[in-house]
Amino acid sequence: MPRQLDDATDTLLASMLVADGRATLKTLAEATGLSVSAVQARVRRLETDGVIRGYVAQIDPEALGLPLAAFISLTPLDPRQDYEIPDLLADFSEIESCHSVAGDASIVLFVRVASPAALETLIREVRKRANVATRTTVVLQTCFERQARPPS
Amino acid sequence: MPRQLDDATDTLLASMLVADGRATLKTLAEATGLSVSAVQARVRRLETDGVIRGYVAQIDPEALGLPLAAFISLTPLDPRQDYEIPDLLADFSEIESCHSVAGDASIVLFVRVASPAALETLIREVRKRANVATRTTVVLQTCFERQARPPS
DNA sequence: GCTGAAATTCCTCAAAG
DNA sequence: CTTTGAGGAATTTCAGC
Repeated sequence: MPRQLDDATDTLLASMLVADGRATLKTLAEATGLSVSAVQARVRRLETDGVIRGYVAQIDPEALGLPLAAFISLTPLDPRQDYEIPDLLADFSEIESCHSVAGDASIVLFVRVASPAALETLIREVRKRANVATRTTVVLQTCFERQARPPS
Repeated sequence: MPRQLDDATDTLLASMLVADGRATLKTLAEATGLSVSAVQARVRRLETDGVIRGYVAQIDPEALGLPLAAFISLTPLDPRQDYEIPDLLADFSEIESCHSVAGDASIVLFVRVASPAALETLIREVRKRANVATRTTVVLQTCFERQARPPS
């Protein structure tokens, strides 16, 4: 159960680290008006409390050879196994996110693949593995994509 | 036009930086068997070539006060302005991603908000701003969510 | 909680092979 | 690409408030 952000200082730290995950303690200290040590202690606490889950490099999907993205909606053929589906899909590296949803489908996946052929292969394997019907929406263009930011 | 990843070493570097965006050059050097200087040059090249777009901290959305996520599908009421829609939506900080898609809708958004009431407000504003009909799918649970990784 | 300072590690750049 | 070295910068740790 993750905490809320305590105060304005933590919120500022989180904002800055979302904008630049490699911001130095010195930079953060200057922005907050605290000492480097104090900032370090706060950031450490945000990390151990799970507010900051980690730091990642954002890689261009095309450079990875994954230029094609798609949403795949899943409808279980056997509703009894509904809750097991995410576990069955965790191995597929092509799946970037897996959301259980309220709506026509039970689950919505966001996937990245190398080609239309790879998408077809993935869809078939997901159907078989999870025993689901699928409905796929191909992404034509990603207009923008960004990290959730603290609401000012 | 972003380059492909050149070789196995660049792929390994990218993988490691996706797993830990704060990995030190020394760590990367040990994993690749290269010198720190060589790794530094490679990472720099990946950055300037746009393969590495940046580094970000991943923040727990709940800690930010944004526990509710949803997909919103947009259908333009006036198809002539189709291509302008993403620009009109860029200011909404609640919108995490905006994809143009092939399917029933023209555009699919992924959004994070504080509450059902905030979701309703957002939907109304999106409709008005972009002159679209909307179809919203509420996320009940995010089973997993991860960065695209280089396919082994 | 915070500060400040010392000790350590890391980054950056250059030179030379 | 490698190694080396030097200078600066960042991180860590710890004493003290």
